[in-house]
Amino acid sequence: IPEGETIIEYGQNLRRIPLILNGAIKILRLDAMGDELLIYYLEKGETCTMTMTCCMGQKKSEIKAVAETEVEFISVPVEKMKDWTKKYESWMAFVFDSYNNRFDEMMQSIDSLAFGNMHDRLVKYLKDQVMIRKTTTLDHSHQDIAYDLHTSRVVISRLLKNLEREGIIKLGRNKISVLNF
Amino acid sequence: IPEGETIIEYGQNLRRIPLILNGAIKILRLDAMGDELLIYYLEKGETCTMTMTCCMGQKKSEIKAVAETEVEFISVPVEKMKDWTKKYESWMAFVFDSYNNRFDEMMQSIDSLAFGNMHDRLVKYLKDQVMIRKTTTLDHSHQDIAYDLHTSRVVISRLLKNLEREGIIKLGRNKISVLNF
DNA sequence: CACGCTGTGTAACCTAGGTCACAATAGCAT
DNA sequence: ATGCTATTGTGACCTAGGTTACACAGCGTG
Repeated sequence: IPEGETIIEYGQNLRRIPLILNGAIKILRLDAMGDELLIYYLEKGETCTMTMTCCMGQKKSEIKAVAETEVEFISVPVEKMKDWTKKYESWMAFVFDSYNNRFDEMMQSIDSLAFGNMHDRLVKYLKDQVMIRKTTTLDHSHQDIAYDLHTSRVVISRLLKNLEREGIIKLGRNKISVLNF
Repeated sequence: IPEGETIIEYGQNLRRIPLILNGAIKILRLDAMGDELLIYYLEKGETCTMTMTCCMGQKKSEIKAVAETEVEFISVPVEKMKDWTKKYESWMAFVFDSYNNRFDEMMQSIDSLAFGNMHDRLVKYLKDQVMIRKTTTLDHSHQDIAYDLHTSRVVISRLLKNLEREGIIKLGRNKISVLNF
């Protein structure tokens, strides 16, 4: 799947679980007033527990999944998954481990929302991006970032400018070079 | 377990999963600076997926569990749980369903933190308390609430006063009567 | 009753972050 | 080069919520 493509839409019926081989997927959530919030990223070796949860519960998707980079994955039918859980202890361990990781990520989201300020969230966001894209030169506009962090462009511009003054990043048009953390 | 007693401490090793028969348990999370945040409540018929996750992953507890009301539960050894997951499809469904509910709760936490203001969070908190305690007369001090919502007493007093002026609640010393929502 | 403790009400103030407005700039297409 | 559009920088301003400080009201206890 090429970068930017939507993999799962809100309300979609799901019968298959994705296993990511490489690249990254971004998981978004819609709120009551139609705004989106970035929940977490999925990377190589990971699976989407939200999707498992939906499949097992026969519910429609409450999340949207978008290819953050070009991404390759295999998708396992939910019946197979149930089957494997019964048969293979190693698969069961993998499933619970995935839930483990997802809970951790969500805890971190809650942490940063409850305790963190925008500055810290922005720094974490940049770190995550560098990790996922494996490059220190990001091609995001300020508006893109504002959208992901659910704030306004002006605020991001302000904070990015501060980071530049501190010598942590270098700004360009549609370009942010991360110098050192 | 009587009201107010701590059931699980941070860092504790867990080998048993609780199944709540009646009452309610409150699940808290510690952040980097030692502040606590209320994550969700567990009620009758529910189980703590955080504990499952810890057990399966052989990790120490990252949460604290406190009896919000007097609570009765049975605790299942983790080996039994693995066993049942393999043997009984209905148990596996219950486990996944629990994860389902927990994810929903956490999503709601994230929602209210990301999008909600303090006023809405307070109203939700009062609603939850009325539901869990099955009474419309709550015996919380403002400080108690401030602690749970991770804000200051002054802010809670301010907002409660507003709610009283709107005729939604009636305030007394160590007492909040919920009139109508 | 006087004392002290715990809650509560409120005023005054501060800061982060959201909003509006507008200028400046860069890159693209003609 | 001449526009046209998307992006960025900044000043001015507003609001929610956090902080400090202090008065005062219940209520239990010696």
